[in-house]
Amino acid sequence: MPPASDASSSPVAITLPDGSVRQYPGPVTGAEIAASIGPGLAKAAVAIRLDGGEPKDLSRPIDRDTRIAILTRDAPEALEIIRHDAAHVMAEAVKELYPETQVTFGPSTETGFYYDFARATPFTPEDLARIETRMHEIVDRDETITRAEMERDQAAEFFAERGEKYKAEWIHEIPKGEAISVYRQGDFTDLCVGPHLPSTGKLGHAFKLMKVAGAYWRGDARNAQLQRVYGTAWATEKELKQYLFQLEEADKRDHRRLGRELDLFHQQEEAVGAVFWHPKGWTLYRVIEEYIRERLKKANYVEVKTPQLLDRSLWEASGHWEKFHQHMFTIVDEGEKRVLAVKPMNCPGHVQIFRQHLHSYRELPLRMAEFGSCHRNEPSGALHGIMRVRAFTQDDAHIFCTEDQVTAESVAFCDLLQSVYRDFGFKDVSVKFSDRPPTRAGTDATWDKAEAALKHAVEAAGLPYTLNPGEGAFYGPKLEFVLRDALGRDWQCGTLQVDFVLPERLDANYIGEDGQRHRPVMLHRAILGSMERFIAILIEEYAGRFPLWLAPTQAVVLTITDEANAYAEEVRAACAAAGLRVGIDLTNEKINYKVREHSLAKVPALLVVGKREAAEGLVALRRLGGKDQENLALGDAIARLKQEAAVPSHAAAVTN
RNA sequence: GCCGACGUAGCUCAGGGGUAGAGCAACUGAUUCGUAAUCAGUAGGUCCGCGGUUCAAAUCCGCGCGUCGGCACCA
Repeated sequence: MPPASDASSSPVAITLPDGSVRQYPGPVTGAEIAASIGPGLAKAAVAIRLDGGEPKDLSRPIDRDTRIAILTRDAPEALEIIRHDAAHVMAEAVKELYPETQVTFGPSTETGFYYDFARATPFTPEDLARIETRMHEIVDRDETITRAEMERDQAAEFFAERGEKYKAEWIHEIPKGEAISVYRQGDFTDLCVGPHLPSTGKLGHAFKLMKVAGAYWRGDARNAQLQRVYGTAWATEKELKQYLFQLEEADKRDHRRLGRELDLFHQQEEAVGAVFWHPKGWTLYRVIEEYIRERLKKANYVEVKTPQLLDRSLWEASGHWEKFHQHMFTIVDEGEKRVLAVKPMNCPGHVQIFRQHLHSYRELPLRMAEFGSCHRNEPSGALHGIMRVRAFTQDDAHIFCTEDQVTAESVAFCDLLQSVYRDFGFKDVSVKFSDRPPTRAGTDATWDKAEAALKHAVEAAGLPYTLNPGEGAFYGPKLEFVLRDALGRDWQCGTLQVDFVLPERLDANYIGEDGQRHRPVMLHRAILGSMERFIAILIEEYAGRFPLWLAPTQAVVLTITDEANAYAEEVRAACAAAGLRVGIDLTNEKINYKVREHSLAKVPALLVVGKREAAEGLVALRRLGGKDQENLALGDAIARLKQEAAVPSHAAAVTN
């Protein structure tokens, strides 16, 4: 239907993505353009893009010549709108069912949406089921969604009158001059920038409420706690099903489940936030530690070990006491009247070693590494399996260098880190650049210098990064290298921090070319971050099926009857002599049972021997997950496994 | 730390005011077997802890502790 043109309007020319141009007598909406192209498009349309900009509502009038694209349900951008609408439909359902509830914020997320509600009584799982049912009803009602703009005061009054004090408060935060828009669907009106679907029916039914959790108003723990209801939403039922299936699969890779099933480690109430490493887990740990040690050695690091307990005065000097003493474990030495802190990090200790000599600029950069065992009294709610613990070990190092060396050292570190991640099989790592936090040590001039140096370094390393404003350490800006777990949660592993502050506070010096004392710069850096966390991520990445070089047990020799026992022992001994981590299973069970047992234990290679193999000096090699086996001479089998089990850094040429 | 859910055998879970249950695992015995579960038997419990209600509590109530999911925190 062509729009009615009024006297003041002039014709509008709309260019479609295929280059064709359509003329309209006056202002026209996206919905009208879609309808004029065809009823199919009108039905599928969810939003419109003007001049390649952000998606807008289909109901917005367009009064000038422009290029447009009609976004349909299957467009990637449409999903975000669908999810955002799901949040609004949920809010409408909640307001209908529990009118005393106040609404606050409800954005889309990576897999769905949430909405934060203020309500005195908590939502129960039964409430969630009721809300979800009502949401489906609202979709079936197919309520028209309309956008309107309001004056600031008028909008504030509107929401205040309805008892929505959070919304009213927020309106005052919106920058002056910015339009204040509200969206209406049925009896529900929400303050929102949009865009939204034309009607609730367009949302469809591919959504599900997942969980309810606490969340603070405006993300600040000092504010009221709201109830956040999470949901997932998709364009199609099939995608929803697929997502729910993926969640189940991810749960099977959870490091806590696999840690128990594979007998790698355990945790218990008497040592909250700490790890009991079992023999297999500790084997994995040591393989990784040894690998890193080799890499660092080749990159010209030296390794040190510093004390677990250090006097409070040292932490005061470094500035950690002021900022973190509540999270430090302390010990009062009654006899000496001293307060000692269990080290939460290694840098002050490393500076003490540095200070024991007078260093020449010729000795820099000095790269000092430590597998530093640290304790931090993390808040109970932060603990998470072995990913977030109170007792952990960092693959830590501090590079003492001159200002001129910062870039080259940073680039070398970024290369080393990427090479290490590649060896472990991680391909996509995201990098965040965190700049000065609100509370910090050091002058603004120092921060300007440190941030510029780090930015220059990350760019020189050729790494794409996103900005993470205000999230730097108190003594310097940092790069964070982030890996993702099986459930899609991001965990910081590697880090690189430029620090001009601690050398000053802890009085580290070197003698320059000019014969004068100078402050070194400290680069704080870790690749794996926490050994515990990194191992957890590895477990999930591989779902417990480690590559041969990492597998705690690389092979097990299985006998078919006890007549092969002596030969099996010979095979085991030969494997062990070749440096393989090998076990043997002489139990009186059927071969089917043994294969199943060791397959479930995710042993990568099974060497089956019976009478035939014993007679001919063979083994039947069966690989984890394989359907069949291969008969090989014992020596060939060992040579093959040994080659595959080589630690990557030892096999490949290393440049760092 | 905050909000919510949960805590029963080594594991996965059922039971829900009146004698503590299953499968798998463990142990014992038999079976000598050719690539993802051989058969039979035995044993196994502070139902997270402490209080309370009750003739009677694993079960209901309160308080702790822990775990899980978020939020906040993360040198």
